[in-house]
Amino acid sequence: MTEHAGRGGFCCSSHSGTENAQAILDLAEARAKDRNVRLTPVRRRTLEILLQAHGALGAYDVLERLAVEGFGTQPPVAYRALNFLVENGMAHRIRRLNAFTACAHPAEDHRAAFLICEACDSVTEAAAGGVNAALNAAADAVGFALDRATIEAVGLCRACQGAQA
Amino acid sequence: MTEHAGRGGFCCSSHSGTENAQAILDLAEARAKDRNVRLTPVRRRTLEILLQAHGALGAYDVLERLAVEGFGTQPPVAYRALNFLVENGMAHRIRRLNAFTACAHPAEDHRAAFLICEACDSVTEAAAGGVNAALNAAADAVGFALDRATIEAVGLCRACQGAQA
DNA sequence: CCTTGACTGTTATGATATAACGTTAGATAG
DNA sequence: CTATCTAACGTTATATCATAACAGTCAAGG
Repeated sequence: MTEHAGRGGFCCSSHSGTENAQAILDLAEARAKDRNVRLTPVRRRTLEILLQAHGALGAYDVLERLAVEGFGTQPPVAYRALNFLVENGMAHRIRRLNAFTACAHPAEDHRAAFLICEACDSVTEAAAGGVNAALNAAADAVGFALDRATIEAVGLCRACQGAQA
Repeated sequence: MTEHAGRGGFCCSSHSGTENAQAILDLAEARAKDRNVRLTPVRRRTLEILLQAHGALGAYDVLERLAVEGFGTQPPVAYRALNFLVENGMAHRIRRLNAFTACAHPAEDHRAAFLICEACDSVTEAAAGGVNAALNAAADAVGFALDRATIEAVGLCRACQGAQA
């Protein structure tokens, strides 16, 4: 993985590119104010980069872009900004890809599920209400106090199913 | 993470240590025969190590033990054995911990959910039937062909809830 | 002004994972 | 039984992902 413009060429879902980007940034801004945290330039720019990427980006991909724009050049710069975004519900970490993606629905304080396409690496954020309910039930059954969860599904997105020859 | 004997001191669940280990190994053996794959010495020993560990182990932890016993000393040795076990349903990869754990119920061709305790790092394999049903529904809703999923919940196991002072 | 605390950037290093290649050993065809 | 083929093993080397620790910056409040 030495040169790629991001994992996820297509996006099968709702947050298609730049059109919603401004709205999401505004929501992030508002949320920051609510929570009394600061959406500083690096953090904001990092979120923009994720929004533009339109797919999951590795921390080093983000870093590369930040560096070009005059922000810091070393890994912690990217990791700190990304962790901030994740902690504040503005982005998600996709562990299977060692990557990050902007949250498509920052308004809801949801627990999301991700659908990762094996063919094109696109990541779709899916409604996870039912999944979380079921998970809560399973946790309750064994007396586990659930805090948060990572739900990542792997398969083929609609677009790539057609392309399967 | 330079010296530890494994992540997961306690185990809140069913596969408590060595008692079931033999049964699980037997199942693995049978499964290997079924699938026409070979449970070679390294692979078998790797599974035993996971079973003994009674919690998730990192690849390098496994490697260390294999090396001591005269198997290879380099990372691919561990990764290959672990990947084999995962691919054949004999172990699971816990991405949040960058670790692996023996499958507690190798007979069923299930998709498992994991409950990871933040306090003691124990990993419990939970029944995930309902969760998977819900996930399938969510995937269907957007036309995503789901192959497999990673479901990892973070919280406090029953034992550690009491210990919260 | 001066302290304080959050933020940024850096150096350095740690931790996880895989590519590529030669060798070994188990299976199979002759 | 032997030649051959392939899966598996072990190695070297390197890629990739992530964090610890510390120094400089800057805005807010005393």
